[in-house]
Amino acid sequence: MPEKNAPQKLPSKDFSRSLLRWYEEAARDLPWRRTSDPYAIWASEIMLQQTQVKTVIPYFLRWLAAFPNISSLAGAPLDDVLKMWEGLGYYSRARNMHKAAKEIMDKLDGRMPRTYKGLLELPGIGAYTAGAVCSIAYNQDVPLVDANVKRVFARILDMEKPVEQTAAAREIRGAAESLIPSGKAGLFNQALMELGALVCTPKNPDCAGCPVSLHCLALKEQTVDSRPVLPPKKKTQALEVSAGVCVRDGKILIQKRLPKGLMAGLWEFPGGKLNSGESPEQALVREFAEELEIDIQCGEKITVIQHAYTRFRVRLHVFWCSMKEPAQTPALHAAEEIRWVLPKELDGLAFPSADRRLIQMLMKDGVPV
DNA sequence: TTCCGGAGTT
DNA sequence: AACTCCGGAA
Repeated sequence: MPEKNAPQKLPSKDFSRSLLRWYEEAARDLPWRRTSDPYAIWASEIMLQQTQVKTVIPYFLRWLAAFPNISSLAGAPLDDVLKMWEGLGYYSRARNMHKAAKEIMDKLDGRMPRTYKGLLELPGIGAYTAGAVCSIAYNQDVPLVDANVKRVFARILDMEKPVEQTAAAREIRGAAESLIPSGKAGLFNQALMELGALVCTPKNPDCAGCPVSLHCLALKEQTVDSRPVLPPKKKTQALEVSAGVCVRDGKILIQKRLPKGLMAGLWEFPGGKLNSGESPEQALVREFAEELEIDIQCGEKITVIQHAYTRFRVRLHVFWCSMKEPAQTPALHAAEEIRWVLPKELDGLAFPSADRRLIQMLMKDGVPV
């Protein structure tokens, strides 16, 4: 009887059997697959981060010849270690390994930690490397999720969420763990990664030659090409911005943005980004001085408007303000045009949506004379 | 030559 | 989520 509240649909046991059968034949013969020395496995996994197999092979062999064990690595001068790494890039990997080797000698009696948790404590070892050493070197039933494995499961499970999301990551880790054939985690994990590297590739996957195609939901649904789903967006940047509603004789000062760039040609309330360490009020006074060459008196805060748009999350601090010397004529530096308008005229002009929301608020609450 | 994506750690 | 920093693409 199937579990009533099974957390998800998982492939059957046959998935793992088919995968392992395929791996026996298809596995590439790589130097680090001929050893179970945790130190060598560790070194290979670190080198393989961000680096292609064919590049790593000669480095791996040289490295083991130069530093055959943890003690020799720990005892070597950092300069020699870096020299041995020369050309591999990401030199903090080498620095971290050296540091970790010294920690192992100093605090751990010269023995690699035997547990996942213990491995995580070492510099440069995260979830991936700890899982690799535990499963491949110690054959503990620990899952291993790298980019290959993520891609494989995004397709096998036909996942609609980007694999970057923590919920998706948990799901993948859960699937990877529950499919481990007891006592064979090392082979199983390597088989998953090999499948991702040789068959279930990012582009043009060889579904016809895939040993687990019968279990692949994405293949069934014909969504292989859109799995994994790409992350929703790039990283968004938080921006703190001030804007001033400058009033004179019942009219409001607005400016038209330059015809090029972001939100070109739209009208807006003058203001600008906060410099580091600056208060919203200080920024507002500075921006009016820089962009319009007028001295303002910053008044009461009207509101804070939050607005998100492509790549940015803006917090707009809005203040009432007035010119210290009402006779001043604003200069044009960051704008194409400025205008004094009655509140009711605002409706007929084009504003960015954050400013538009502010206008709605002003119309509701009224503008001081 | 610059730009952007990648894959792991923190 | 931010950071690293390389290497292939543009």
